Amino acid sequence: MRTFVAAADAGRFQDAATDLSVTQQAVSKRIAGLEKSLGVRLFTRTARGAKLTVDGQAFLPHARDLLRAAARAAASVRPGRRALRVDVIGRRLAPADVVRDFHRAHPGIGLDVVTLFDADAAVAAVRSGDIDASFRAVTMPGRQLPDDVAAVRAFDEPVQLLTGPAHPLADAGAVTPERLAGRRIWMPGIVPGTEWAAYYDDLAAAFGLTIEVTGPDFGTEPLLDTLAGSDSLATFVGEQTRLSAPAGHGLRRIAVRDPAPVYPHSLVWHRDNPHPALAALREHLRCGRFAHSAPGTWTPAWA
Amino acid sequence: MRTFVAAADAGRFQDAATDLSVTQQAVSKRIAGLEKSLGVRLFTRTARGAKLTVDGQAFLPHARDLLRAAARAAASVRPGRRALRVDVIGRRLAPADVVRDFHRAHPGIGLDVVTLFDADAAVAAVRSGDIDASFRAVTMPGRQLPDDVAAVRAFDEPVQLLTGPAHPLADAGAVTPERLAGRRIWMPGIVPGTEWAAYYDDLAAAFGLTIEVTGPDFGTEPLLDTLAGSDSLATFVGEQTRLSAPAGHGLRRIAVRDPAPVYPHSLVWHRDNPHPALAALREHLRCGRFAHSAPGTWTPAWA
DNA sequence: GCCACCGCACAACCACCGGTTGTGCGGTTA
DNA sequence: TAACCGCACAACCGGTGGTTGTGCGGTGGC
Repeated sequence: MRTFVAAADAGRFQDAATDLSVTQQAVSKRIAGLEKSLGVRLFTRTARGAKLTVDGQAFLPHARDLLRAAARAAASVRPGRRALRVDVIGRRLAPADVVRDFHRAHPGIGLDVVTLFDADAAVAAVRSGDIDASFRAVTMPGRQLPDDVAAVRAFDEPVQLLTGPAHPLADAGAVTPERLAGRRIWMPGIVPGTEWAAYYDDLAAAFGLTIEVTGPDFGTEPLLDTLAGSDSLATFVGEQTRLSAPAGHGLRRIAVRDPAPVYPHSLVWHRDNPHPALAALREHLRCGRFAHSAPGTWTPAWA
Repeated sequence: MRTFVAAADAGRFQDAATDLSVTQQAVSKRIAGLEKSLGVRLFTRTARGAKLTVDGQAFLPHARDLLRAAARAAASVRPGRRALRVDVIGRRLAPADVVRDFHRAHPGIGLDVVTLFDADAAVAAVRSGDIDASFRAVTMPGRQLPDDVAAVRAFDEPVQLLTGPAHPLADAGAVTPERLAGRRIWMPGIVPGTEWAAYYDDLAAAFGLTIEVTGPDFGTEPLLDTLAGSDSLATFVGEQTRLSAPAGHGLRRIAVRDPAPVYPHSLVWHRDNPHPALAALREHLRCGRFAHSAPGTWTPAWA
């Protein structure tokens, strides 16, 4: 591809060869090979050089696109000046939407989204410079952030109840946390010690809920299946969380109000990170349309 | 790249190897080579397979982009279902703007822009299927379109006068064609027999202008230089034509009115071409914002 | 807790890809 | 008409990239 673009720009295989520091014969063989693999002629050979055919003209911008993509790919892992690398807890959860929104607002800023194993790995990666920022609720109790790591409350996401169609609350427009006392809230896969566990522990304690974290996590699909077929099980889910096929299961999302529990997503970054896009991201969060904690909402005391 | 994406998707080099019909050792060597050339580790090897590192996660979408670009490039020259291929007479002239505008209106439609040697080559390419459409003024006298080729008047582009700052008309807001009688209109590079020659011949005859087509064509740069330094030379230029550096030369564009000569760009295509995007392009031209001939404009009788 | 198994890496080997030099041919130019 | 320019073909050869064979470490069953 590089040889093709060079030859198209130079107009002569000879000049392209000197540009690429190879012989003219090598360029000729490369172009011939490319033409053979594509099945079309890309150049018309003349006595004064080589001119693009119609196919070659159509191919050229795509070849340039490919070289640009290759350059971007190489730059994405080059230490030093590279795209902003942000860790989100899951591609279908609210932080991913925030990053998408940021990308729409600043299309020119290169952005790479990754997902680390847990909050500890995220903080370590932020400290080491492997990533530039992370959306993790690292404000949970017992966790002390290192001095060189900063965190701000980024945005609050309301928590909703998810039930099957046969659940007693399925047709309730909204419920209060108190009405959930005594009901079975089932949240398999919550790993003890993580920020999620701390949040739901506090939520349960505050309103007298009983949250079952028992049972192995078989993934979201079986969870939703079980939920859809049960008349007593319910689970909590973030308002912006996209489920795989909510309509197919007949699942219901029920708002929780008075007070509305919100999950405090926060942004973590390294104080010394000079990446200009990091400042833009923080500014975007500060001025964005994302709801911050308001009257009538509930968050854990440590938030 | 393909191996990297396959390994990332499969989560195991072994499975990726079977997908690619090579041995596990080959995949291992390919990944190792890619990692060496990039200078970073892309996978963490575990006993149960290989998981992406942070760098690998960041690299993956770029690798997918690259493969998509490669697929698009290959498709651009594959006979059969491919992007709409349109011939424009020059990337800086009005037809190119029309194509750009069409692309903005229909971002999903693949589009390849090429420039053929002359109108004859364009018609031949349209007949052979090498291109799907061409913006050429093939309505000139003496040229008979084949039966299987259709053409419509696509849009009219006003013709302007281009002069240096010392020209007597430099500060005129607009001129009539009659006022140009006797002045030197210099248009080198107009090849006799082409549609441009026919147009300006008719224009000269209609208003008694004297158009000099003498002199070799050294390209637009020397033309603009000569024009900028002359107090008697002027040339015609399309209203939408982008010049290389008009401000740097102090050149003036002067509208021509009462009547305003307009150049009749037309679209040529093959009657049997079933490409759906071709219909979209024709519809775009029919309903677009491009001025068609209006009262007070002049076109050749054959237009 | 031991052992079998699974998956990746390293070593040796080899075919072929892709580079080089040398040469021929067609077309343009003086 | 002859010299020149630029690309293609031929022969040659080194290195890349594939294969088979094997070792090693971590996981999971019994």
